[in-house]
Amino acid sequence: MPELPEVETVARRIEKDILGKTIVSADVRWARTLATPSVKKFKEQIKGQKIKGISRRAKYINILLENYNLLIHLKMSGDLTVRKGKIKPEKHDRLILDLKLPNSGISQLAFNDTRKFGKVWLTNQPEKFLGKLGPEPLEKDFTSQWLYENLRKRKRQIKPLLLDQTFLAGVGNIYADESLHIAKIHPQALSNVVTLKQAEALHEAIVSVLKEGIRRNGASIDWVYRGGEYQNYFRVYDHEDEPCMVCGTKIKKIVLGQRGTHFCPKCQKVERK
DNA sequence: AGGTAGACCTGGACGC
DNA sequence: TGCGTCCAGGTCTACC
Repeated sequence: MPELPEVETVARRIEKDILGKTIVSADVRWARTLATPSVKKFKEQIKGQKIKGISRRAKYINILLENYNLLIHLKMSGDLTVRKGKIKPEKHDRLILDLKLPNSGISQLAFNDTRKFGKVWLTNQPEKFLGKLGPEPLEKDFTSQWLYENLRKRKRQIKPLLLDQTFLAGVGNIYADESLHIAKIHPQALSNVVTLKQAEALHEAIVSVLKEGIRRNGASIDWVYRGGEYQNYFRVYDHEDEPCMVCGTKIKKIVLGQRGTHFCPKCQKVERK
C-alpha cells in the first residue's frame, strides 16, 4: 500500500478540507481499527476536538487536535477521504469522523481500508507510538555520508534494510526496488560492503524517486486508486520479464524478506566479498 | 544480529 | 461459472 509519497499525497489532499473543523462525533465501524484507546474512550475524547494541523512522519499521518494527536497508519489498503454532508458509508469504511464548521454543514473524514490492516491511535504521547523510526529521507539529516556510515554498521541484505523503518523511515517495497535499480545495487548486496560511491548513488536515487513519487501524487495500483500516476514510471517494480529500460535484460523477480523484489540481473550485480 | 514464517484481512488475477 | 491458489504499497511476533 501506500509508502511515503502516497501517504504524503493523502495528507496534502485532505488538509484544506479538515483544517479548523471540529470533530462532532465518531463512527467506529471496525473496532480493531482503533489501536488505542477503547471505542468508548475514543468517542468521548475526540468529541469537540478542533483540527489544528496535519503532517506526516514515516508512513503515519499525524492529525494535530487541541488536546491529542490522531495518528493514522494506512498499512496496505487504507485511504482517507473527505465527503460533503452525511453520506451513506461505503463498503470498507472503518472509521468516520463527522466534522463541522460553525456556519456550515457537516462533512465527513472517512478512513476506508479494505484489508483492515490499518490502525488509528488517539493519544497525547505520539512519540510513544511512532516508535524508534529512522530519519526522514527528505529531511536534511538524511545525507549520503549518514547512509554510508549506517549501512556499514550493519551486515544485512540491503533491500530488507531499506524497508526497516527503524533504519530509514518511509521507504516501502516499490521505492526500494526503484532506488536500487537507479543506483545499480543488487537487492541482496550486503550493507557492510557498500562503497561510498554506491551509498552516494543510492542516497540520490532514494531522494529523487520519493520526490518524483510525490510530484506524481503517488502510485495507484491494484484496486486502490488515489489519483496518483507514478505507476506509469516504474522501472522494475511490477515489470517482471519485461526488458530493463537501461540494458534490455529481462527484469527478474525474487522474494526477499517475504517481499516481491524486482531487479535487473545485469545492471544490478552482487559483489562477492 | 539477521533471516524467515506466520498473523492480521479482502479481493483481483489466473489456472482448471 | 465456479472453485482453488497465489499475490498484493505494511509491520508485528515467534523462532532458528
